[in-house]
Amino acid sequence: MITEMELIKSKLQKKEITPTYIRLRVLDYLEANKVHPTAETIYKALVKEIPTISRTSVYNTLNGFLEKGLISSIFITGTETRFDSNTSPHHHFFCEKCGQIIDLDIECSYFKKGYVKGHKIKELHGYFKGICKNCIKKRR
Amino acid sequence: MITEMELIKSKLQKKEITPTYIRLRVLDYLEANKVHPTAETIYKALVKEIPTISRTSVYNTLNGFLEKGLISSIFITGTETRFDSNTSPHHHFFCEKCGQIIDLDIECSYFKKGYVKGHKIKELHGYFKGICKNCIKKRR
DNA sequence: AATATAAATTGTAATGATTACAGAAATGGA
DNA sequence: TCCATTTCTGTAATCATTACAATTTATATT
Repeated sequence: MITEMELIKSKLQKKEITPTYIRLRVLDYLEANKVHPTAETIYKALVKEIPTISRTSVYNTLNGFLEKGLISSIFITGTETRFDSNTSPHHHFFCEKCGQIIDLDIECSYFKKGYVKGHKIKELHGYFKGICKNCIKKRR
Repeated sequence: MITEMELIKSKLQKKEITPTYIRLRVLDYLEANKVHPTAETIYKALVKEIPTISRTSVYNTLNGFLEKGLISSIFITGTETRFDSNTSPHHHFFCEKCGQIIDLDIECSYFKKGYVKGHKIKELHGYFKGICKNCIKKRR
C-alpha cells in the first residue's frame, strides 16, 4: 500500500525535483487544496505545523515547481499570484461575490489547433469574471 | 472640422468624466499607442511634454477611466498592469520573444451565451502565450 | 564516523508597482 | 473677487515578491 506522501514524493521525482520535506508539504498542500491559494496562504497554513518554515522557502519552492512544470500559476485578482497543481490547460471563473476561483473544464478551438492568426500558441490563459452558480442561488 | 482633441474630449464627456488637460492627454496617448502600455510608459511619454505631470496623476487618471469603463486593463506579464483603450471584449497574444501584446479578434462561444457551466459571465479575459507570427519568420 | 562538498533553507533587506494622503493649484460659480 | 469644489502633485507607505548572505542540512568519500 502506497501512502499519500509516497505518491507526492514520486510526483516530485518524476519531474527531477529532489523531494525534501518542505517540497513534499508544499505540493501536498496544493494537491489537497485545489482552491488556487496564494503563496501567503500556503505559508500560513504550513507554518502552523512546520514552525521553522520561511516565507522565502515557500516562494522558492513554488518557483521551482513552476520552472519544472509541476504546477501552474494564474493572475486574476491583480494583486497576487495564485497557484494550481493542475497543469493541464484549463479556464477559470472568478466570482466577484464570493471571491472563489472555479476550474472550468471547457475547450478552446484555437488552443487545440496550436495557432491563432498565425501565432504559435504555447500557453492558454483564460478566465471569466462574474457571479458563480452558487451566489446566483443565494440572491433569490 | 473636428480636431482629434475634440474627439477625445467628447469621449470623456460621454462617460461623464470632466475633460481636464491631463485626462485628455492620457486618453489621447492610449488611443494613439495601442500597444497596451504600462502606467510608467505613459508617464514617461507624457512627462516629456508636460514636465509638471506626476506619476500619481497618471495612475489616478487611469483608475478613473477604468471605473467609468472608458478603458480596460490586462495583467499578463505578472509584474505590471497594462492599459487598453479598447473596451470591447477581446483576446490577447503575448509573444515570449519580442514581448509584444497583440490584439486578437476572435470569438468565444461561452461569452456570447453569457453563461459557462451555470455561472453568469460579466467579463472575459483571455490570452495566449507563445511566439508571434513575426518572430516565427525572423527565426528562419 | 568524520570530513568535505553541495544543496536547501532561513531571515533580512531590497525592489518595484501601486496607493494613501495631505497640501498646492486650478476651476467654476455666486 | 471670494469661496467651495475638484484636480493635481509629491512624498511616504504598502504589499507581494525577490536578492542575497549566512546558516543548516543532506550527500558522498575516505
